[in-house]
Amino acid sequence: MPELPDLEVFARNLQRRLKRKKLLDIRLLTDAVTKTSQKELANAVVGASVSAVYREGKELRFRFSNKNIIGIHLMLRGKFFWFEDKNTHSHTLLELKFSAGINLALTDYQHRAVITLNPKESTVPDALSKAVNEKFIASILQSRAAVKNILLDQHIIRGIGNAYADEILWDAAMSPFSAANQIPPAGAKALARSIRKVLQNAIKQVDKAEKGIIGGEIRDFLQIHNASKKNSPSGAAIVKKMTAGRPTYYTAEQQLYK
DNA sequence: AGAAATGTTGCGCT
DNA sequence: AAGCGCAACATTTC
Repeated sequence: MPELPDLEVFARNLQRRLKRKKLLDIRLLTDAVTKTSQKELANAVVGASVSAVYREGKELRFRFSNKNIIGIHLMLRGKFFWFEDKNTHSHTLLELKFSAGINLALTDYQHRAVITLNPKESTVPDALSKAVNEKFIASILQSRAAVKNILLDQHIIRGIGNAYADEILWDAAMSPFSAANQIPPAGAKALARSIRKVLQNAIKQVDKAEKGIIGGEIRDFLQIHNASKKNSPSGAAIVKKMTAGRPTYYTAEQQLYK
């Protein structure tokens, strides 16, 4: 599943091909997760052209010239594919046909990807927004929850997933299991810095790895959350711990605040 | 071949 | 009683 950096690059690549293209047809397959009907969707966007494709948290948004927006959350297994005349991709949930013969399919074999017409604005800051500064981070560390769980909670800060939470916490030299309210001010500062640094760098890496990418995920360059690596860049052994069915990778270089 | 992985929701346990 | 783990979703990928 793609995380924030992948999604950010997908949005840029989708926008590059779709901007100013007119939507000719939209087809919503019956097993798609949505509160919107095929008819409502078509009424809202067919005939309009794409004004922007962008990312908000882990959701991609297609904004049209008439201000209507289609939000797509890929969840675990959602994927985009370009197709020509005929869409041959299995588990298709949504088909979008644009001018100039450009067509886009959304697939998800788990049928969990969520399609939303005009998603409502959120007050929760995106991980890469300016609002995520030292002060904001300090303010969300006011509980005894493990710091990793706070980073992952989309109601607190949007966009960080399991893999990048591990990368960020290693970069900030802080154990994922630290009690948030035991982290000193310097830790909050380090965390704010690492969030930006790790995610921005990953966006560059993903973009470089595959030009025009709109699906899948690129994770070979991850330094800690990476099953093929035994040691951190500075040589410490990487430990893998399963919790809630998901792996956390970390090293003894990371300070545990308890 | 069998395990691992990925996000979210909602539930039950402590 | 806040915070955690777990199950479910279901197929692909290693």
